[in-house]
Amino acid sequence: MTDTVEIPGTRILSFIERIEQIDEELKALNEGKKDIFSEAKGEGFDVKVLREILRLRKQDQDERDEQESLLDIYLRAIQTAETVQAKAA
Amino acid sequence: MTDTVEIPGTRILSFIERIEQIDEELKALNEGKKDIFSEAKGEGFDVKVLREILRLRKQDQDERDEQESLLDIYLRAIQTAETVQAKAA
Amino acid sequence: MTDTVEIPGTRILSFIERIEQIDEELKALNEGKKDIFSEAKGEGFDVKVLREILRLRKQDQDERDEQESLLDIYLRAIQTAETVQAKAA
Amino acid sequence: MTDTVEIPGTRILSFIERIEQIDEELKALNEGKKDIFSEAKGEGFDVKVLREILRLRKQDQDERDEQESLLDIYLRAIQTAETVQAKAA
DNA sequence: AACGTTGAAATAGTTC
DNA sequence: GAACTATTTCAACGTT
Repeated sequence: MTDTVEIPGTRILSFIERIEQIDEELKALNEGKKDIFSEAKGEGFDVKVLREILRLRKQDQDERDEQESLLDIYLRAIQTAETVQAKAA
Repeated sequence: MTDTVEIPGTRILSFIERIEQIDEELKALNEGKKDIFSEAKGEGFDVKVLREILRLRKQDQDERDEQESLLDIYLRAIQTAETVQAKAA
Repeated sequence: MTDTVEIPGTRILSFIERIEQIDEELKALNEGKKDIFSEAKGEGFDVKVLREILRLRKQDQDERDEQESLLDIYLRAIQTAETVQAKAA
Repeated sequence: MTDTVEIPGTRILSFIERIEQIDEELKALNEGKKDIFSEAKGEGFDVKVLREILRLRKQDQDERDEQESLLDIYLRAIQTAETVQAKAA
């Protein structure tokens, strides 16, 4: 009789706990990242530069999907604009 | 071939240069701040204490602003109430 | 000419790749979360409410952690007091 | 008599107010920046990409001073490492 | 699907 | 040069 009330509760709890499980794993991974950066820093590497490299490589990756990034388009556009300005000067 | 040639480079460049202009002014102002602190330090004042004073005065100001926004909320609430009453009448 | 050739590229690359590996796992987990929410939604549950529950449980957990750290502080304080007493004796 | 007490107070206040004046100008400039980004966004430009361009141009500027950035050095190092790995494969 | 809002991550600046 | 603070940036979320 009361199944229609009870069961959803366990179902909800199941979703909640699955999410919480994932959140814990996310947290652990993020701490792992921190540790790696700390380790690199401890060996004298510049963490900010490492982050920059990661960003660049990620961009390259994204571009392979989209053929051409917005950044490229914008850069080419202002390149053209600057050239025009230079000639006019 | 592509639409990308349509991107108005001069417009982008204009935004970029306006921001860079502001950034330079920000930089100049921040150097001005440093100079003032140096000057104060040179006259024997404790820079850390000066910063604390600034922080406190800023807090006071923020609280005053906060109060005002609360006031706004109340005033608006009254305004709404009056409008409702007017319609009901 | 420059010292730059000395930079251990393989070491840098190792750090970079370890981070990228973690980033991929993070991405996968986040997609997993989305899937779970979608699944819940598909069964008629209100995702917004689920998020709220997660938020509340996280708050409770944080408060419990907070309490524990307070406990740590007290315990350490007692520890210190005992050490001082021991030396005085 | 009390000059040695009084005068520093006005002197301190002078420093405080000069700083606060600058802080206001900083705030105004920062709001100006926000407005420009909003304006650009309103015209359909991607603010994040604009930020990226600003970052790149700033980097270029910095590099002109330092001849070669750490980023370049690291990139060359991992380039070498990757080449070695590729050959070994 | 654009918008502002929020909360977390990163950066810069300051202090010790 | 390491930790802490404050500001800035970024991504996710809900809203319209």
